Amino acid sequence: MPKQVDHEERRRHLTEALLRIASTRGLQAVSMREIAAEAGVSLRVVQYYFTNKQALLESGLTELGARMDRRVKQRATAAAGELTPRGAFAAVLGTILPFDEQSTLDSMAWTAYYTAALTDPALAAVGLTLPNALENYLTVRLTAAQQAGDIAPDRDPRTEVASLLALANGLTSSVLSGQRSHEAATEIIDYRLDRLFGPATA
Amino acid sequence: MPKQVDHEERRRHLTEALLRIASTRGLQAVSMREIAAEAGVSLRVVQYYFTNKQALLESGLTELGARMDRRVKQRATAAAGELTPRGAFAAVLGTILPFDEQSTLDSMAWTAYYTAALTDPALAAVGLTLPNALENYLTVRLTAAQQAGDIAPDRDPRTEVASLLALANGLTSSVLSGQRSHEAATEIIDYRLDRLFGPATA
DNA sequence: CTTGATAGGATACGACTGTATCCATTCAGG
DNA sequence: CCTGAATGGATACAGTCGTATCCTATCAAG
Repeated sequence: MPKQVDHEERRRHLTEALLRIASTRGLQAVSMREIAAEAGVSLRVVQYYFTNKQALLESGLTELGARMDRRVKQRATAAAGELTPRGAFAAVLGTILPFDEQSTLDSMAWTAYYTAALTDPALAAVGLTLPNALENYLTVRLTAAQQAGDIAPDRDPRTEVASLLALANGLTSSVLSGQRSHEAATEIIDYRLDRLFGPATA
Repeated sequence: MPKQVDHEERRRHLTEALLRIASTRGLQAVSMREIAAEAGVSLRVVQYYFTNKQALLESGLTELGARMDRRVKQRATAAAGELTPRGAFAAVLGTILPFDEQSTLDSMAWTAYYTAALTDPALAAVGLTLPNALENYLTVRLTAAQQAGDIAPDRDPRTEVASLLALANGLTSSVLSGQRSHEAATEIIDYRLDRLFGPATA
């Protein structure tokens, strides 16, 4: 056999090129040829490693989800040792918001995919996995916190979580469109968490 | 002069066809020829009444904003006579959520436009007018309510409004993607309004 | 009745799309 | 050394895109 190339690594390289285009120029600017140019390879190579444009697009969405997942875990463990319930929420919600250049780009791409998924069932299936997983995780977490007495007993954990996640998504949109700064969005999240858990503990 | 046609009415007809396509098949499915087919006219007619595809797209966004505006005012006056501050918020936020077939379609189109605006400054300029107007209106309203003693003095009106609007947007996304029902979203809004204004008055 | 602006059908243009094919190069296994 | 699978460059194909052009009706004004 010839050259022997790492297919996995090749595909990741192309997927990253795809996401770079999607996040800066939108998903409608993504074409096979554009990806090839962005990745510095020929059109044939893109075709060689992905059977379809559809496969390429799904790979992009999967990668985006993986990045988000990685970031959440990184933030969670960076807050060394055991987290307070509030700390866990601040970490997860803070990770959803665009907080640096890379996460801003990823959020843009995520938004593009989200919109595309509304009229493309194949993408919807891939794209809803992560949001649902997050909602479930946080609900379990908040229910436990309530039993431990960290939040008032009259709160409904599932509703609170749904509310906080929807808020984070809405804030992300407004940050991306320049309506609000990252700091302003973070303050709003903190403000909400204060009213759920009580003021942050030192 | 010949046939003498109502240009305004012609343009609205085409704009509505555009929005029908955008809301069911996405903005990327919108082409001059598709609009012509949807409106039941020839390609030439579409070109005749709009100089550009860009002009057509901007017209669609403007129409979408006008519809939303109409709906808010309709809801507000439907709640006959003077509204309680909470009633005004419930009306505006309830109008943002997709609550019937038409508003669901419009929300889909709105989402598509929002995403497109992230990589198209011309659309961004048109698209941010309404959200900003809403935020300002509600902030004025809530500040007055606070001075009247309707909400606790330690609340920050601007933050509360931003928070509620972001929440409504986030909930809209989750309703459109089928993660949540309209009823569930409405409950979440009510839940938040309860915690801001106190339980709904009979 | 003639004229000329208004309105629109038909068609063409060049650019770009995803996909397919043809062909050359590379190099591990026999 | 040689053979054949792995890799990828070059090019072609049939569509679709936005836009432009050509040409023909229509009908109010003179």
